Amino acid sequence: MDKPNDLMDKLVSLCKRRGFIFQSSEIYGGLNGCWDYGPLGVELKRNVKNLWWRDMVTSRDDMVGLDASIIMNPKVWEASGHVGGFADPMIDCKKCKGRFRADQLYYAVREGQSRQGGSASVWFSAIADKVEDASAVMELQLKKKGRQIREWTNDFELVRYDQEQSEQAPCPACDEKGSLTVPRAFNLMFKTHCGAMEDSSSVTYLRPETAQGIFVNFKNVLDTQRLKLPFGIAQIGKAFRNEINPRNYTFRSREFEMMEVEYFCHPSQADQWYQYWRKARFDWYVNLGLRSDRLRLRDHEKDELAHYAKSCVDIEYAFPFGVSELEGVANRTDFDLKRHQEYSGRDMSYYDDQTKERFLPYVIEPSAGVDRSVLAFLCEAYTEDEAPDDKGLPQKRVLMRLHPKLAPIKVAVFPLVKKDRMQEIAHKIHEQLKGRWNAFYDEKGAVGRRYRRQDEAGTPFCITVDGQTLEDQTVTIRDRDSLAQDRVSCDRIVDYLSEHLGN
RNA sequence: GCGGGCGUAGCUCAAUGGUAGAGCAUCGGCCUUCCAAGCCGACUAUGUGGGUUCGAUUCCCAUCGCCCGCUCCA
Repeated sequence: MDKPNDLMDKLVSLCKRRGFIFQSSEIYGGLNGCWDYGPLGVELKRNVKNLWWRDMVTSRDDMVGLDASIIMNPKVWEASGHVGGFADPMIDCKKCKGRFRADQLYYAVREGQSRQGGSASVWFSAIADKVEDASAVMELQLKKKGRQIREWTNDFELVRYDQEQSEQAPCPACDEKGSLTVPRAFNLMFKTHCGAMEDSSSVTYLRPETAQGIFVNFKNVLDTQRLKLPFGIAQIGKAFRNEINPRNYTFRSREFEMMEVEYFCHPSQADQWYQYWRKARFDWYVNLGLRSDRLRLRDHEKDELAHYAKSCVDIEYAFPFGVSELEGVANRTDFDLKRHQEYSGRDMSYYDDQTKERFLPYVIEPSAGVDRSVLAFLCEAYTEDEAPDDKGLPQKRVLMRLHPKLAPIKVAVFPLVKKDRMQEIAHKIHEQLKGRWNAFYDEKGAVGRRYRRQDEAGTPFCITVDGQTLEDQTVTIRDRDSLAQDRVSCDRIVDYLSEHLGN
């Protein structure tokens, strides 16, 4: 059995070798957290998105699509809570999950005597805008602690937060010692400027999630599409987060693509739709080939929930580098619509003319990472087995066992050798197929080598024109996974593929 | 962000303070009637920028990138 990282190394190597995924700007040394999809990768990724769109939008009556701009009015991100509280260097408490601005955190230490007579030093910390305020807060703390500590021998000196002292300093909220993290600039949004002037009035952001584009268009969609609750708005698009630490190949990238649904419903029905979507989304992955024993649903603990969510579940996949999130399904309540109503002054409510009720809908959000799905499908597909060589001896074979619906190339067409009109017939078959499927033609080198190349690309079927074709108009169709070959009449090829590719 | 490791051809890996080598892959040719065959030939590399040195791929510094651990993921 491979060690996990061996598997990732092999996958990364294959993805580069065959043209699935390249490092962004590679000739300039790359760019951390950014990746390019090559000729095979772009087909795979597009298949993932098209299947999602078909399953979530066009095959349903209760869903419509949207494509909002990436750069939006900066007020959107104030309303959503993405700017404001998160713009400054922040310190977290690992115990109570409190979060504090580093420039508002003050420390002091005092030496004293314990009741047993030994010396004692006690740290204080406080959150305050000004030193004087911090001092007052600490005096209050001192009175409390004075019950345990008898006598103080020196005045304390207030200092601003200093990283070297953070190990001894207590959390200003829960008083736990050494639980504070180092300060981090918490705003992960990419900042840019709209227009020629780069002043503060022109600051804009690249969206860190696609969801807000849907919320701010809620009324537009509602007014133009004659929709009734419950209904959903779906969007696929790029989002950007200036991650501190991109890791694990394409898993955590700074530029990435999301597939999101915001499903609007009556507040009383939110729980049942939440249950519906967590199952629907889990099954979607299973149906495209992810093994259910490598997938799991993990409910968020209360203290783990984001500020906007009432409940949230992660759909996680067991990647070689660890179990990690593919998608989150959250009950966002009416948080977003309420906030946008408040910040924009526009009415965001829905009027039900059956019940004569006016209310803000609740929102269930299945939010999936396209790149993460693609990576999961790639990890799942990577397989090593043995296949015989031309002498019948077993040789190691690498294949990508991608679901036929996901495979970048659906079928490859080969003449067995470059002789006796085989190329001509193979070309004709290729011409006939390529309008309908992504089909690939190859005549170079030994046929065994061509088969193995397609195995690494994940191509489910290879059609070979051989000597018998000339006599009875049949070809062989080879199955990627079983290596079995069916002999099929030329005029049955399309039917055969339709049946086996499932579309 | 912190600590550690690493960076040589498309891939996997050698070697060296003084000419950088192999296997596989790729391309061309010959041959080939079903699973990485053979023969001939060809292309291709010391991440980037500085420094030390007569000379640096090798030593030093910086930077970029990758991997591992911690941290983090609103």
